[in-house]
Amino acid sequence: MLKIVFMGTPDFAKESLENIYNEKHEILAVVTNTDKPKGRGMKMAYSPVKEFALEKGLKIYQPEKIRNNEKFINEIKEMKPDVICVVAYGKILPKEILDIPKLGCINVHASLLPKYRGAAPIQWSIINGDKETGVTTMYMDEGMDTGDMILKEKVSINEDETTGELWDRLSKIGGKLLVKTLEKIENGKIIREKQGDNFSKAPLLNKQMAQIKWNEKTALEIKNLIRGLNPIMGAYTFYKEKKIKLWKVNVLENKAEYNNIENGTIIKANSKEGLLIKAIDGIIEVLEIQAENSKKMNIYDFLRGNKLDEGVILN
RNA sequence: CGCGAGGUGGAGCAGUUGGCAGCUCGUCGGGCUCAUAACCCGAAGGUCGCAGGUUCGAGUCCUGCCUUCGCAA
Repeated sequence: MLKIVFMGTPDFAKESLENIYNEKHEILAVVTNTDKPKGRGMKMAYSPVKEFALEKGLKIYQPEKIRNNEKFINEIKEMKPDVICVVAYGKILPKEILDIPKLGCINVHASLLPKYRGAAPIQWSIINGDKETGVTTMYMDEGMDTGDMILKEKVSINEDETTGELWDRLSKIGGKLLVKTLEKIENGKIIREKQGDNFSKAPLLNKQMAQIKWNEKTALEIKNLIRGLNPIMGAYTFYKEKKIKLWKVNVLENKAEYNNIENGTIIKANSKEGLLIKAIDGIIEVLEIQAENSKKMNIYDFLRGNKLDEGVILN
């Protein structure tokens, strides 16, 4: 049994916390990001990690800032944790905290390091059309996901999988991998592996990249973008000045008759054939769509009430 | 009181300056076809979110309430 301080915020982290909680480790404290106004009406919402901690009666800390926060740092010190587990916490830990636990700070990261260091590894693995990804546990150091690696687990990404689906799978795997990692730490059987210099980064996504560029991306790249941004923001395009989001699409082979049509043109739009859009090297068949101020709908429902003119070019 | 959109047959929507409640689809019955997410004919199905008000007349205008959703974090 290890004495653990857990730091994390979203559901991805909650899964890890739940796993170690069930392993009977002693959870000295749970640190999670501050409550933020959320949703319609901007009501304060608790993070999934906080919800879990409340339910289990664990001690909760939500410091505004942790750097130079002596009071907080001292409290952690006094707990004398064996390890600190950090999973998607949302803040960068200063060296002062990294040095506290005698067995080190452990992080769970949703990629096969050193690939995709940074905030959005899952999203990028799908946007880039990778066939596999995974979860890595590591010792933390002061860099961004640069510490020595401990355990890895690979998973394959299937063709139509969305970020949301992969996110769920990886959070479960992350939880189990963290448990295994802690076992090894407890038994002193850790093998550290350096990451090396051959790394890549997975920076935060921004709004700009969510717009579909019909003239720059291949049909497959567009599909990957759409599933990579599902359900985070949704990839969008404009139909007559109105924003529409595409949530799910298929790629169909191009037909010679469409060769001279501009990319982004609506080829078909009716409730029998669905919605087909010309892309550089193929045809995008839209399966799930969302109009402004409306919710997601399957394309056939959508087209019954919303007319899209064929020949209009999306941009 | 963060910003914004809506609640109309089973689904998705339209309804113009108030004047018989419609469209696309589905459902049911019938027909046509080698065949179909095809086509043709016919039918059922709505107290237009709730309550009040204005009016000869309200889905439409006014007031209050309930409720669903989108953005943003």
